[in-house]
Amino acid sequence: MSNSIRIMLVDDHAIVREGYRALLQKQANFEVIAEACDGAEAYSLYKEHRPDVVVMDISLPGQSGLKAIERIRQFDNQAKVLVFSMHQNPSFALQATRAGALGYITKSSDPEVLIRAIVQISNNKHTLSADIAQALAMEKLGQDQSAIDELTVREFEILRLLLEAKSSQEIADLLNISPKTVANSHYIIKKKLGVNSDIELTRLAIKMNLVNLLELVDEAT
Amino acid sequence: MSNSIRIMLVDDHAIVREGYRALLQKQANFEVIAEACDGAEAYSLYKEHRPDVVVMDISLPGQSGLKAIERIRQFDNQAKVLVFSMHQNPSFALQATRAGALGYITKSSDPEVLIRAIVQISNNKHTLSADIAQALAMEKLGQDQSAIDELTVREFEILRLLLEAKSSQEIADLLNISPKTVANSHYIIKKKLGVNSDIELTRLAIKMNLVNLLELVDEAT
DNA sequence: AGTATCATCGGGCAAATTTCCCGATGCCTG
DNA sequence: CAGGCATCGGGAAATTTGCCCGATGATACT
Repeated sequence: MSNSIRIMLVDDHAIVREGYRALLQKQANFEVIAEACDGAEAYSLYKEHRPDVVVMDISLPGQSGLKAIERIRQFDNQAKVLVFSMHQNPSFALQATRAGALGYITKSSDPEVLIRAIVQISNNKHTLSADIAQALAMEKLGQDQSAIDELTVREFEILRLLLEAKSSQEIADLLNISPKTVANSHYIIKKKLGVNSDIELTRLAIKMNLVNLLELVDEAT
Repeated sequence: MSNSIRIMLVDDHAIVREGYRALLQKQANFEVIAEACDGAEAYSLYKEHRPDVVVMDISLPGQSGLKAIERIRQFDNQAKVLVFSMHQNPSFALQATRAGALGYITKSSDPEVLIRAIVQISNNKHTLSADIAQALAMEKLGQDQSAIDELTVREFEILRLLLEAKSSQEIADLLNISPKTVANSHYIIKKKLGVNSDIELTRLAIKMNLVNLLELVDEAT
């Protein structure tokens, strides 16, 4: 345990990587031995260098961050990965730990938190930054995706149509009901899902995969 | 012109800032004399230190970076601001230059690009990173995105906040204007973009890449 | 200097929508 | 058949939207 900690950095932004490296190198017992800019490179460099700790941003182009963790862990189930992400959402932390990460801290954390986290991780200890830990705890209490299941069939149907940016009148015509009923349902849906605006509603729907993003991106409107 | 370039960094992520600083300090003639984590701090520190160049991430929490640029430029119309953003969308670059930034480069750029850009900026030369320059050129040809560019700086700023599902009141507080003005802008934005509802607005914004989907999947609350 | 233009800010106010409550109906299911 | 729920929509107050307006200040043009 007295030797220096050999670190691999994974981040798609060269400048950011460069910055961390400078920061970490200042630490006497840290040694950055490799850098990767995407998941594939991370995997092959891991095999080549066997770093003690991998510090990884999971928002890599191509979504490959989480998958990279899985592949690395599959190759070496002792691999110690610290996810270092800008996302404050605990579900990212959840996904990351599911994929096999030992720790998750946000970029908003103080530099010392990162330093400490790396030491922790190298000793095989779990690490979450305070904000994430709190958010996760909150989520345990609060309701999650299952809110969708509170919707009745009809409400769900109306929600789908609303998300296609159809007007109350159009939906009413489609379903042979009064626009007033559509408006009422619209209200009930927002209430059940706990959102205050249609923008929030749309974002939530995207989160819950109710909207096909590919379809959305190249539609005529 | 032979003296060192005095730089102020603005970024809400402490670790990232720390990293840049380490990186820039390695440059013999660079000197990081101040750091700010939000727009308000950026403004007051600018007045205090009068740096030669401001390197700023515009995706700051709350009071956006764009407004900070405007305020700084109003205080000192010779202020040299380099925007350093993760957004590859040229609309962001356009809005930034409208707000008074001299340059715009993305975080995906090589470290040397940042270094060179800072030197360029300090000599009062415009600077765009290659990817943005190309995207902007493309946009000149295609008409597609042009609707967004009809928006004024302020409108764009408000749109950004609206898309984060903030209420009129929250935005008003953030920008120190009346909720009524926010509501009016909201209306004008929808009109300029030719949409009839907030759901349509959100979809359009996603199409135009104004919403970072990864971030969206995340998002506290 | 003088004028036109434009961005920003917000008041006013009618029209529309949202929010919430309600009752009516039909359909299951115990 | 009684009680529970899903569906449908009316009513009415509260709020928002849609569109108008004028005021201000900065910029550009002449």
